[in-house]
Amino acid sequence: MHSQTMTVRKSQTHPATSLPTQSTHGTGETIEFMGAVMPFARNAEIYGENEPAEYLYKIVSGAVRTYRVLNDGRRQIGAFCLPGDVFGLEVGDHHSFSAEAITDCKVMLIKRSSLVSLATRSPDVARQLWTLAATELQRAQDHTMLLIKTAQERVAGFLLEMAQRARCTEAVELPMSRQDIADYLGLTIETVSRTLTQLENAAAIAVPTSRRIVLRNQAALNRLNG
Amino acid sequence: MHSQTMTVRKSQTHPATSLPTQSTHGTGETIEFMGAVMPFARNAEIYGENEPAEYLYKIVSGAVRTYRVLNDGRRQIGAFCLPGDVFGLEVGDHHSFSAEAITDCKVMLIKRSSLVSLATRSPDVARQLWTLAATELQRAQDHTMLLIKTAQERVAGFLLEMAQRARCTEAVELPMSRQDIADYLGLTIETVSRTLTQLENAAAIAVPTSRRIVLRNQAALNRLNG
DNA sequence: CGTGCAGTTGAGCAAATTCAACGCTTGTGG
DNA sequence: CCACAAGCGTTGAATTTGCTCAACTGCACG
Repeated sequence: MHSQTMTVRKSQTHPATSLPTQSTHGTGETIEFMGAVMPFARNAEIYGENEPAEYLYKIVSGAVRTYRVLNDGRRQIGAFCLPGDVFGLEVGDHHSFSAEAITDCKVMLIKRSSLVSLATRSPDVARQLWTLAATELQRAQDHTMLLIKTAQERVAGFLLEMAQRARCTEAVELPMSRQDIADYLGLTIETVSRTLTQLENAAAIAVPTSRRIVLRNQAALNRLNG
Repeated sequence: MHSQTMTVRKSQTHPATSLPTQSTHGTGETIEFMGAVMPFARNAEIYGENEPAEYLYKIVSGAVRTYRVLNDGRRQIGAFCLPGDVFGLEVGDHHSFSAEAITDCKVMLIKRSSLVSLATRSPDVARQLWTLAATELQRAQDHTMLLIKTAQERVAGFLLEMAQRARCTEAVELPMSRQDIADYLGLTIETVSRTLTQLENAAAIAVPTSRRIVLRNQAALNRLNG
């Protein structure tokens, strides 16, 4: 129940650094084309809890974790973000989570203020913004359902979720460490590790390397998922 | 780990039943005035998981629980809704939770379709809708943080949350049963009960009646909250 | 007065955590 | 190129936490 956090260096306070793929105007305008892409190194902080929420973030490549830390050091990961995912959306004007790069990654930064003002003029953008929040809500609710289950169910559920998001029923390549998984599932690294070997012994999965999990019996995993 | 569900009777498939407080037109239009109020009896189902999401619901009086049931019967309560709260908001067009009246209550029904179409014309309504989803997201995330804590922390956190929502630091009148609390916190009724007596023995709270909790030492509760 | 429901309490048990040791890989400096 | 330290993951043993099962209380309602 400790959970370490080891942010490396904050790659400066991101003023749009590269590739100004600026907004396309016209009818079909969408969130996609309003930002600048910026690279982050593995373990770099993208933003911190309580910092002003100036941007919205969309992952181009790599993976990101969002998390909160309790006052005694326990860390809860709120979401793993993969290419195409948007994160950093907030109700108020401050971030309620921190975000770090799990791997080296490229992230598109979208100015919140311009998006909001655009939304008042374009019902289409407003709808996209709403869909984003609602989808995020869905994910948070599903995450909640994970946390009431047994260790086996959580791990099985996690693997299935990852496989689904990677659109690959065969195997998953996990970008994150056991500690990250544990902090996402509300377990310890030891329990995650033990549970994976249990699933392996039960012939539900195979673990050729620690970051690669082959889903050998998806039906069994679904059964375990609760 | 059983969690009973005992829906009484579904009070018909709600076609706007009473008080047609119809929409006010003009500049300051808001979600508030677009619905009809409808009463529900204690334990009545308001809507079920997977039913089409035709309405948005705003509580006028009483309390409501939203929940999901896992295939083995475990129930997870997603939220307790109190007067002023809105629930039933969905990403897709079907409900992903069920909703039941905890106590006899009055709920305002707002047609989703009219709200959505209004949102495309009124940026103000669109913003309200977005805020609603984002606030709900916030709540779900806070709920997630509860579920990684110890039993004491969950119960303490729950009591503080309830006190805050009732805007009363003195005491809380709980509308829901121990089973509801347990299913919200991911614990058993026995653990909830035991934890309450522990907190009572520690002089953090007093429990004059089982539904009424006096917060005797809020600082201690905050300390326990993690 | 009995029945049923909600809540509490106790004893034993199962699951997950804690603490500790160990193996494997990786990267670094001599 | 090798030696060694550091990080990550796995495994084992002891402990703790919360769950299961069961009995029991208080209260409301017929």
